[in-house]
Order: sequence, then structure tokens, then C-alpha cells
Amino acid sequence: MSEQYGKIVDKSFFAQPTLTLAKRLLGMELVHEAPEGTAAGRIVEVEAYLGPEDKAAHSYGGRLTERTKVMYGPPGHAYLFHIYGMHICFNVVSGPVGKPEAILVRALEPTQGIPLMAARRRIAVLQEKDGRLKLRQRKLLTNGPGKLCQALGLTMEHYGCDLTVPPVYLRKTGEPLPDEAIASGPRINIDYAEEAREYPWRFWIKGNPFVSK
DNA sequence: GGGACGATCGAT
DNA sequence: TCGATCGTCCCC
Repeated sequence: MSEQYGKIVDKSFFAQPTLTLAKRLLGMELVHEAPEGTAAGRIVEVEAYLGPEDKAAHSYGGRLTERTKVMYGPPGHAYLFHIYGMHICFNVVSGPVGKPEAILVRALEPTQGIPLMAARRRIAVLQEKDGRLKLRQRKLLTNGPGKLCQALGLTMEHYGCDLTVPPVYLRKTGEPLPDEAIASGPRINIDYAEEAREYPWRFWIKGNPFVSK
């Protein structure tokens, strides 16, 4: 086990190119300490959105609105947005000040606060004899960008928060994953993005069962 | 003021 | 494959 285990990331961690940072996020934990309890999961799937040049990005063409403004600030903060009128997605702001890039977290492997996550997701708790949720049930908690926000209790109140301090932060779990353990491919649900549809900017941990469908 | 749309989810 | 559901954006 690494001596880095359990440490919260510091600001310098975010000073790397967005595609590199996206892969470095894989394997790290996203944690939310809420009044009702702490919930966390290991990041197993992400997508990078590279600002003005990327037709799939909310900041395409330098679009600057109340919704997108946090992406123009320093990296390591939370960009959350509403989607389809009923879901929220969580992103890590990336890129230097003035360069509006972000990394969408698409799926987690639950690690802490699983009963709390199940309650938030309103999933009936079917347990094994040892008290753990069945794998099939644990997957339903966080295998999608909207699901993981609901499970962790992330809301628009967390818009812009600093991910190097509680209540929402990133925690190291060991050494970075080797490239051989990482798969990549086109991003999901961006049919409107023309040539950007094909960019292989979705990254996930090979073979991990908690990756979204 | 109003219309169109969406980095999703869950049921069919 | 499709409908739900509403904040955001942009145009009128």
C-alpha cells in the first residue's frame, strides 16, 4: 500500500494536461462528507471536455455563462450542471485559469457509506449473509453520472467548491494506474458534436464492473 | 416572454 | 426505444 493512501489531493495535482489528469483521476476516491454521513466511491470512468475547440463541451467557442463560468477559474473545483430537468452531473474543473476544460465523472465503485447511498437512491437493500449488498445492487448505486451525484448527495450547492478540502474532495488510494489498465473510447450521448463525437476522450478502468452501460 | 434542447435514467 | 421533466440558453 502506498504511503499516499488516504491523502487528500493538493492543488498542484491539478496542474497537468486535462487528458493526463482524466486518466490520473481513475482509481482515486471522490468523497462527500455530509451531515447525515460520509459517502465515497472509487472513480472508474471519466470523460474529458476540452474547452473552446471541443464541440461537445459546454464551453465550446468560449461560451461564458452563469452555468459555465467556474470552468474559466482555477482547476480543482467542482463544475456541476442540471441535465434533462432532473439530474445533476459532477465534473472536475481542469486547465489553467482562462482555459475552460473539465472532466466528467461517469461512474464510481462504492467504497464508503453504501447504506446511505442506497437510501438516497431509494434502492431496496437486498443483502448477502455477511451484510454486504449484492454486486448487482451496488452497481446500481453509482454506474452513471446522474446516479453517482444522487448517491453521494451532490447538489448545485456544491457548484464551484474546492476539491482539496471537505466536504467534497478527492482522495488518493495508491499509485496511479498504469496505462495498460486504462481503456479509452468515444464519449457518450454527444451526437450533436459532429467530428468531436469520435474523439477517444472517455477513459475507464479495463474490466471494471462498475463502469456505466 | 417563449421555445427548443439536453455530458440521463428507468421502464418497456 | 421512448417518455419524463425543467433549468439553461438564446432568440423574438
